Amino acid sequence: MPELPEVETARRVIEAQAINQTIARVEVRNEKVLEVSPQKLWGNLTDRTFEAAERHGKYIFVKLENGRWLVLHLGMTGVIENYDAPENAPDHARVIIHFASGTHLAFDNQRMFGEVAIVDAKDSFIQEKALGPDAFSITKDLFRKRLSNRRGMIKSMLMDQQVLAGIGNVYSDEILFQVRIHPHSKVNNIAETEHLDALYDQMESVLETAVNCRVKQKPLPQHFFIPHRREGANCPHCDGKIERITTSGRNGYFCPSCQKEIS
DNA sequence: AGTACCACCTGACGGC
DNA sequence: TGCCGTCAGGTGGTAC
Repeated sequence: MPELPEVETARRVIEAQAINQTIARVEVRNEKVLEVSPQKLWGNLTDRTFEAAERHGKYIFVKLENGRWLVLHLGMTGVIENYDAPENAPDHARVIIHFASGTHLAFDNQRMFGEVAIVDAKDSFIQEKALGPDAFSITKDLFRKRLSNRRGMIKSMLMDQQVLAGIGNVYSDEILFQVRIHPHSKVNNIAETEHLDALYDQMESVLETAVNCRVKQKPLPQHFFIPHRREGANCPHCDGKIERITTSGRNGYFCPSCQKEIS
């Protein structure tokens, strides 16, 4: 489920396990995830170390000694795994970084919608993709500005990486449930009201809680929507039935008795 | 500008 | 047990 909390978890795995370790070899098991030639990947990594791991939205940027960046995107099914014994490589490891110390870092990606690239500058990459500010570090003022002069449905906007980066289908459902807003509510009916403050507060609260749970590998809290996120399940707040709803062709879920459309 | 839909690719799952 | 349709959390492009 790689949205901001899961990507942040992956970033911390890299930070804890891979920084300052000498890279002995980079193994490419499937080139489909590469947005860079294998030769360029090898040339930039082999015999060098990673200096830092950063994140913007759903992208991870690993800083290289030469000032360039290794860019990782997990796609729909990506996960970063650190392991010691070579036979413990995950099933869908597409790229594996073998460190001189004997540990390994796998870019596992079943459906291969993920992406591995090398870029010269992190900022220009973010600019080219036109990514909005990171959802976990955006200020309330900037959030308000990003929402102003927008029409459309609030769920679509939360998922739009060019408005703010990091939230996808699942966490947009969670945030809108926690703030008790119907996913099809119009942004302009929220932007100039007290709902905006509540939306921002819930967004930050949901993301912080989810990051903590994911990092510690603990289950999400009882009041969270995600564990109940399927048609006909019981709402964790009112015990009503959760319904499915389509937004721009994506299937989302909500509680019709808790989440009323704002008009 | 906003929305719907398709494509990318692999695998899991439920129904028959 | 096996076949088949459906669905899946990502982004990007198209057409309306």
